[in-house]
Amino acid sequence: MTVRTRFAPSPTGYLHIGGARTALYCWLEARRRGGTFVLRIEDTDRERSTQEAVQAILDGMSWLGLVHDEGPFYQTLRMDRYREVAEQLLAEGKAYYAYESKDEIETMRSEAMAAGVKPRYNGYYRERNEPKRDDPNRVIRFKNPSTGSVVFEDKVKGRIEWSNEELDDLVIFRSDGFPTYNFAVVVDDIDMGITEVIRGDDHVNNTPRQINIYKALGAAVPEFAHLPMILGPDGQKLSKRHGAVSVMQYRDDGFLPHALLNYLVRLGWSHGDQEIFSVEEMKTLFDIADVNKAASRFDIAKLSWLNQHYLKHDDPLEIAPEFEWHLRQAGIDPDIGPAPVDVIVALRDRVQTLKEMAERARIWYAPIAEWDPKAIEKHLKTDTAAAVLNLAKTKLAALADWNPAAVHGVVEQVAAELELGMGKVAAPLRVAMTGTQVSPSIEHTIYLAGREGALGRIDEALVRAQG
RNA sequence: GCUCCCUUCGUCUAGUGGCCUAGGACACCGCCCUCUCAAGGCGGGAACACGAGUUCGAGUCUCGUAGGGAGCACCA
Repeated sequence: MTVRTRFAPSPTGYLHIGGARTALYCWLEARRRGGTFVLRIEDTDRERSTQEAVQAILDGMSWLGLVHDEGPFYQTLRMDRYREVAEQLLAEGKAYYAYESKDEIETMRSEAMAAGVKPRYNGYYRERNEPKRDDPNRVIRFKNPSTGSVVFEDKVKGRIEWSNEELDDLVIFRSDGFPTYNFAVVVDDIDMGITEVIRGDDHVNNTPRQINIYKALGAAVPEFAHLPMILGPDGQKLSKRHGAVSVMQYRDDGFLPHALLNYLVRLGWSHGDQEIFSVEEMKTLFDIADVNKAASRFDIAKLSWLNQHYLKHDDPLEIAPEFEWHLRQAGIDPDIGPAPVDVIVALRDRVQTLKEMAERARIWYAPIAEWDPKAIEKHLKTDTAAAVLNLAKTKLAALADWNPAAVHGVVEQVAAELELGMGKVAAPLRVAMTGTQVSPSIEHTIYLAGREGALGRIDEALVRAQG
């Protein structure tokens, strides 16, 4: 039997980090085993589901490259099917109508809590066989086995056993005529031929009752793998308080999709001491059975390190389109300055995100906005600054080819002819090019300004050197 | 309250009874390199939650304790 996994988000918000990892693991497991990855939208909660959220999830997945093979399927389009299956259960005596009001159920619940036992439905209508009648409170309940236990081998948690006495007769159809989650998932997973149910471990508690429904329906029970949670840096549940929660926020913050994928795949899973995984490697090495049981914390520092790793090692040409996107986000027009690829090469050892890179690239796409007085004082108003700037200007103007290596040659010549150390030469030029004391290597900084730009900035600096 | 789950450096993790005086990575600290800032190289501090037991031997197995989490809905 070929493997089929599914990612089944409910469209009540953006794709968050936890969901993205679940989707990644589902996708990876399907890829490694030559299976199929299905996307299903669980939108039976009409109150909270929105079309925008569906789009946000789709956008997030596509930015990460997690493409589904089938779907998206929408639960709201499958209502007839759920009804049909419920009717079948009713006909077979495996489900029944019940008529308690929500208040009555609530009372049952609080009484049970007060008595120190687990709250559960008392089964009043279970064996009554009352004929179906119209009632605003009419729901359909599943007749859960009352004895024995449910045992399953969770691929990450291991063997889990659950006594049926802990389970009650859950509602599978609400009084408003909609199926409940626990029922709809089972019907869907059966119909869609899902063989591996990979989801967050907040669902372990639902699994035993779902397994009972599978059995009542005479369907094969799939394999289950429950993923531990991803916590915030403080060990608390991930929330808006921790900054970026939406996957797309990470794009805005300047992360590469591959870096996020690499970070996520290692969060709860490992392959020996390996830290860096190409997507191809993930596809062959990832195994859901190797996932850890314990929750893990989200660490932005490590993600940043990975991001810089890819910034440094990926082909700049591949990064360029994403970088240009960030330049535009920062209000910079990539067409009126140096080639973005050249900027990437100059800055990738110095920043951790594309957002930072775009910010620092600004000096080559627009005039210097602000001159640091300290920089002028320290490096322009010196005995040698003017001589350095003048000589550099002459030599740069005469340069045959404008490239970093040639510019570097000029800087070295200036140092030699004036008998100065590199520090004395680079510093005033750096201030001239950037207005600050910090920049990439001096040859790149000059090169990226372009010949005209560089000469113009030296003139400006000369004025300030005198003033 | 009840049921289930989890527990190795600050963080992510390796570890499946002897190879562990517990390894790697991020972060941190120091040194080197150096035109600034980085990057890079080298080095350092830093963990088996606790207690019993099984065993010749336990981070690894069992039980208990503590701490954390999830669920107990006509929400997914």
